[in-house]
Amino acid sequence: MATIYQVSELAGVSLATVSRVINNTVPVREATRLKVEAAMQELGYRPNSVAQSLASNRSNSIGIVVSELGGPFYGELLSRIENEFRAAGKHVIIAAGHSNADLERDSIEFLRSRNCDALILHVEAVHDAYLVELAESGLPFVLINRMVAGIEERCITLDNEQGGYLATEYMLQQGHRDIAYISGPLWKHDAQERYNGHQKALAKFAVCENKALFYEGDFQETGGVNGFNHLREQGHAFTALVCGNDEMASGAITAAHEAGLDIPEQVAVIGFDNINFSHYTHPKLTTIDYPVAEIGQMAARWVLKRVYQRPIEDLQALFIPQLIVRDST
Amino acid sequence: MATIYQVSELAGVSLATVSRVINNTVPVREATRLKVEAAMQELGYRPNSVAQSLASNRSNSIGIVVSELGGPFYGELLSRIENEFRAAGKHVIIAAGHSNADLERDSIEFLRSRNCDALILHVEAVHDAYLVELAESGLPFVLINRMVAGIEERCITLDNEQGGYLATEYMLQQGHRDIAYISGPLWKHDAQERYNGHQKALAKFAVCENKALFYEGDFQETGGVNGFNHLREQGHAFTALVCGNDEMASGAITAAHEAGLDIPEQVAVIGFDNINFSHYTHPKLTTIDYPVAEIGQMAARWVLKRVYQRPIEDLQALFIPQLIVRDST
DNA sequence: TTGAAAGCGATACCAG
DNA sequence: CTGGTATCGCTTTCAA
Repeated sequence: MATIYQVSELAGVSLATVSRVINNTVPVREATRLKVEAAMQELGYRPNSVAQSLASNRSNSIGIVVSELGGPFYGELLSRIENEFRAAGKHVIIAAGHSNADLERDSIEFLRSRNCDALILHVEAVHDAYLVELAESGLPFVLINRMVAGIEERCITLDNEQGGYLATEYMLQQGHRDIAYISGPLWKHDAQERYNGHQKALAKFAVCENKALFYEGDFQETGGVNGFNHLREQGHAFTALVCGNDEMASGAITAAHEAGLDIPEQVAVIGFDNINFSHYTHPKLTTIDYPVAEIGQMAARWVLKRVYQRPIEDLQALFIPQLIVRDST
Repeated sequence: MATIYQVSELAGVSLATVSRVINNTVPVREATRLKVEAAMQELGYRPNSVAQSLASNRSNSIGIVVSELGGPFYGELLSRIENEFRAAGKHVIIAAGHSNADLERDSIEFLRSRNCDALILHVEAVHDAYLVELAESGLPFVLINRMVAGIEERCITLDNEQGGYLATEYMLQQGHRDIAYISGPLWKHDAQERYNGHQKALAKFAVCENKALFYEGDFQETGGVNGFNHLREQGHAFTALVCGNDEMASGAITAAHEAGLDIPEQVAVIGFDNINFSHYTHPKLTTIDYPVAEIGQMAARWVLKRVYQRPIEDLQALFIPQLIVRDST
């Protein structure tokens, strides 16, 4: 691979000049530029990004931590982020945190040791204090789907509580009063917030929450199955079921089918997230839309603006969820 | 951030020695090592990976190109690859090729300019010749799900034809004779191979293929919907439907429901890939298992062995698909 | 507008 | 086992 030095020799200019045409930072005389470009062409020169990083103290890489690489939710998030950065000539380094505090911290350290210019974090387990410290350490990062006091300006979130509210409100408006709820793990902020929204809606409609109609799931399909069966065993009848996310709703629907129940006639079901295949279920799932693509894009833009000084205007920090009515309610 | 030089000063040793304890390459006297480690500790030293890369000519990063970042298939693939490399202290840089030749080439160039030590490619559109050239250029890479003549030793594939055969064979064994087929885009190698398998099975059972029972889809859910409707409009009755992948099978099932057909009583459906949520469908989807996790792992190990000289024994290049019977047949 | 030269923070070879 | 030093390929003052 040709080096900048060889290019400069061939073009008969100095090494510094070649650097200038590469980065087109300060003006270069047209004739010179052409000579250099011709030389680069001839040698098939491509800058060594590692050397560039070392000299400029910028790696042009952004680290991303998500809970899982798989799954429809993260897939879409990553996809959007990669797209945005790719267009800007940056690249992403991805690590999984597996919703585990140690792994999340590991991932962050790992990416940091990789000299990432910035991080985009979707972490659930690490403590707020750790994140605040991290911010103080000078590392630029944005936080997705989590609001942490003290570093609000780095948080991009969905109003999960509002989403939870919408879901249950809809059920109430449809006339349901016996509404079961399968939440995500309550130690996760979003799961708790969605559940809070549920309770708020019940209160608004003066419906008492019945603890027998609550089940704490795991945000996975099996959680929906187990939750549904558990709720049925409690003996308290319910005509509607609100789930903390689509995966669990899907599991609940499967369990309902197996119990011989009709959806939505006997039990109406609503999910949360509007993941890609929430219409694969039968019947198609009513849900709350989580604008994951927009949020991913916004996170990327945050970095572009704050870290790379790109002129970006519309930075939005709070997103509002929306009800998507399909056939399961 | 402390540099290796500061550590060497504090420890009272040479810069070279510090490097030695970091990489523990050649032996270092215990006392010296301890001094150095203490110094590193005190300064909170962490090696600058960019400088390491420049000096050692190794970036410890592996580039990956997949068609899409989202979706259950790629999610699982990436997840497994990341895991494997993470454990080895390497990191992955991911780019999307979107099944488009130009974008795929761009992605490869992009990753290459990032000085990746190796590439793992799941590319569908670029021509074989390009890949052969790429190999000749000296860039180490493995190819997933594609067999290219001339660089066989870099290919890790599933026997797609065998999978296609298995699917149709199963339908035939169940007594079906009017079997419709919805393929993926036939310009994609795997789509074509799966279809070949289908034809082989028909031939084996001496069943004539009926062109009215074939539809070329897009590997997406909508392709399944459209394909199913198209096939029905042809007027040729069929009691079984073989799909080129699970997404299309899922779409076909939805379309069948809408047409008021019972599955599997009136139409038996089988997919291909066994993606995570193929049991979200109702009824649960019978399919052909694509061992995506194993293949991802194998690709990572290939790199670990060939590029980083890790002692790895069992490199497997060809994987055999397996029939998974569920409720849709 | 261009050139010369000093780093950036490590690795690795060559002596000792 | 340890130290000195050239080197990796590029960016970035500082002068001219």
